[in-house]
Amino acid sequence: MPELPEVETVKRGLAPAMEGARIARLELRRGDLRFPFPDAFADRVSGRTIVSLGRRAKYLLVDLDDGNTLISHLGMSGSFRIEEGRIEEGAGAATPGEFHHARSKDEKHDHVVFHLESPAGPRRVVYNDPRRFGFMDMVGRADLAAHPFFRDLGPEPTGNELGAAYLAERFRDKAQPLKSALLDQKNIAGLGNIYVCEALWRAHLSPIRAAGTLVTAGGRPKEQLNLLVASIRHVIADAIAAGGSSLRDHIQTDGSLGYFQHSFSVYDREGQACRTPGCGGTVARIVQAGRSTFYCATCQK
DNA sequence: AGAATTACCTGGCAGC
DNA sequence: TGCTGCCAGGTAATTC
Repeated sequence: MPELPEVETVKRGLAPAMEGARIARLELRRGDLRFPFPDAFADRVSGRTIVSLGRRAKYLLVDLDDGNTLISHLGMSGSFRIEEGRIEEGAGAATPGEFHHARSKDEKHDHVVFHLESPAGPRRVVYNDPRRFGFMDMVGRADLAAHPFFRDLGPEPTGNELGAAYLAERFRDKAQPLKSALLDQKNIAGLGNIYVCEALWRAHLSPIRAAGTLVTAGGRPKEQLNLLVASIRHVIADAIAAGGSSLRDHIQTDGSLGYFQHSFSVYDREGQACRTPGCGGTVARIVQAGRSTFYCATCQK
């Protein structure tokens, strides 16, 4: 479930293999993911050298040497894996049958292959996406901010642009529940279901509460809004740190949650004890806008 | 116009 | 056991 911290982790995992490498060939194994690939996509990418990798919200950005940026969104089941050269030789020799079966099942959802040339040798970076909620596009670097995917995005939760004054402006007079308001990428870019639940728990704020109640009549942020901003920043930073820590052991490019999934306080903990010290409440699951919300009604008000 | 709902996908799993 | 049906969730399209 790639939200901002997972995409950041993917970017860091891919960067050593991709930055500076030449894409000898981009192989598309189908005509679309969630959306069709852009016109002549493979031809425009093949032969280019990768200048650098970046990230905006939940989008992975691949800057190419011709001034274009390849945009990749992992949807909810997208992942990248790196295959070194000469992988076929001796691979899976102990149980060739099972190995082949496992590989072929997985390969069914290998939709895009970057065939790379680099000083370290040939590599393949493979994009796999069973549910095909992901998508790719390409745009000139200078036009990135105006691209429909990026045009309306709010600030990054890790940057200076996100502050209580900014959110007060966005939330003022809003009856919309905090859960929905934080999930809206126009307000803050990069938060998903998991980290919204976690941030609200850290701030002791109910997901049902109207966003406008965190703003004074004069349009100033209440103290609770300052706490919410701090909670968002901390939960994202902690998650990135946890994803990054697993990079020490192996290159984690699969968009999974790293070690942070063991640190959930409310997400997927329905019926379990609230972890707020002295609270004694129980984590509940409700549905908001068709999605699960986990929270503690005892300490989140 | 803005907010709420549904569509898009498939694997995994609970329940029978 | 094999089937059904539901659930996961980010974004776009559609409806309200």
